[in-house]
Amino acid sequence: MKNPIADLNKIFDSRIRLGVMSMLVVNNEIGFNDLKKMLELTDGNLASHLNTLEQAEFIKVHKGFIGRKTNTTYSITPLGKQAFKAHLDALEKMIKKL
Amino acid sequence: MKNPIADLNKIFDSRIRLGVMSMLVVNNEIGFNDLKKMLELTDGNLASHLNTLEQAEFIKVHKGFIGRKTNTTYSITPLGKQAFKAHLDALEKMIKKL
DNA sequence: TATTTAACTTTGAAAAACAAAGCACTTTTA
DNA sequence: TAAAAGTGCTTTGTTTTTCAAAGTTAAATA
Repeated sequence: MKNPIADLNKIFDSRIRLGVMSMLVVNNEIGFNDLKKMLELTDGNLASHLNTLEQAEFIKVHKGFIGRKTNTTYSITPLGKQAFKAHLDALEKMIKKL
Repeated sequence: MKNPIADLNKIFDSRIRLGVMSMLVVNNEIGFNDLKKMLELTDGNLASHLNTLEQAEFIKVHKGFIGRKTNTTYSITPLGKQAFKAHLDALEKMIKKL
């Protein structure tokens, strides 16, 4: 038998980052405010988790405008998609014995 | 849409506690040392996570002997089984849209 | 002009994770 | 028989992570 948790990605230990990724897998672009409302977070908290995901190059930011008002949206990268899938596979393998 | 992470159990945010539970779901009794080796943890770290799970009444301790040598094992409780299952269901629901 | 909204950054506090050491006891080994 | 090693912790202290709150810049709205 081998260590069942070794293949889990540390970045996805956080429920919030997990939530962000799960939303971005199905919506190819989501705004900062939508994420904030959906996950019920403060600005700072969300921003810092998004930053962690961005550092890992799992998500990408798009700074745009609606009229002349700033509008920031996020999308998942190919690397992010792959890492998230690998994490889910590891999770599944861990519990499939059930 | 509703908050996708609201139904995740905070206790299972930890990869280690997740690993312990996943092992206890399939083996109805596991020793301290087996858990330690399998999850590659220090004594103190494992003991404290086991303590968290015990406080939540998700696992139960059995202090016994092998011959006259102490032997401590752990097993999952019905409550633990239920909570773990609920967590997995929440996880699945979160990512099933995929 | 004053307030509000967007999307942060910074600050600081609280919580969690973790390794290392200590401990009481027993068994094994030299 | 003395020393070493194993079991299963607890304690201590450090590092890491998480978060909320406040501050910020710029634009929109009342």
